[in-house]
Amino acid sequence: MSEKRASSSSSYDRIELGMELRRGPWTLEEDTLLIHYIACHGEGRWNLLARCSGLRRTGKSCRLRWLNYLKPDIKRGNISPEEQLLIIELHAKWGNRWSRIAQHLPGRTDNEIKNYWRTRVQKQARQLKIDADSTTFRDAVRCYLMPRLLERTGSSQAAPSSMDAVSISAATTAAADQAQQASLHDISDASMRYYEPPGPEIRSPSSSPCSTVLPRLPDTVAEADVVTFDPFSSGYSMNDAYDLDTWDIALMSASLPSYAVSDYTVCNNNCGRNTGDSLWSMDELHDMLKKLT
DNA sequence: AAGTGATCCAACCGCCGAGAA
DNA sequence: CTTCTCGGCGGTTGGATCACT
Repeated sequence: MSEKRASSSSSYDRIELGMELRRGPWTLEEDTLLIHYIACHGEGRWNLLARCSGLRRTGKSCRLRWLNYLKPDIKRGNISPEEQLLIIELHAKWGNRWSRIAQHLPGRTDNEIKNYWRTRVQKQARQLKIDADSTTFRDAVRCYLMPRLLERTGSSQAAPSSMDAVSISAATTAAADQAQQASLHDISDASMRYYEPPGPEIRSPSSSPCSTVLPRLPDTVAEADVVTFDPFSSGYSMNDAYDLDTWDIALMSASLPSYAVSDYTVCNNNCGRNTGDSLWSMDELHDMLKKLT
């Protein structure tokens, strides 16, 4: 990674003892040092870790780097539609409690969810000239988003012609993801055979419509004739009838058929930059808002 | 090819609460 | 009770990258 933030200010801060503290982007050596230390001593006691590991970083910085980037079980790639739905619903319930929301999305960090909300969801709301936290926006999402998801997940099953591409896409990205996950686990292995940093070098470009790795259903589910999914009568209730405290992405994934992100990008025609995982088109959502108001 | 604006996201900052001294 | 340290959280920043002209 390039020296991003370090270039805007000094890479070093002087502290009282005269020891220089590094700031800015982490280097390969620092990542290696941190991973190796945690592999040997475990997480936690971050200030002690910072002092004893040889890293010239604050404990906070070490913690952040580990939790948001280096931790092996971190899921990378675009936010899946199920995750988007969960984020929207949980945000409606809890507001900006990112860490709490992140607890319901395994592998996702609070930072990532926060970034997603600010860059994607708020952008959509901004373009609609409504507040993302408003009930109007939530109603639009509830009335529009869920049926759309149903429609598209249903169509991916009902359209064999598109399934080949779907399967190939999913298989390809899944393989890439597995390779990436493997490298993440390798670097956290105490043996430290080699180190390959996670990052843009081995990530699919975020702009790629095929960069999201989508969950695959168990064969028994995928082979079912009909997958029923009613957001208003099943566990997906958008009302508070369903206890969100026990609601997590695993439940959603188990109820949904597999699908391809490419199915969604076709509707994402109003964004200057195709992020590949937007769930709604602005025109359609705008129409829905008109009906609601 | 070059310029420009939009977008993404890693990293930093400040605040707060819990627990120890 | 007060002070200090630490970990955690949410908000913000700014360089890199991308899309468009």
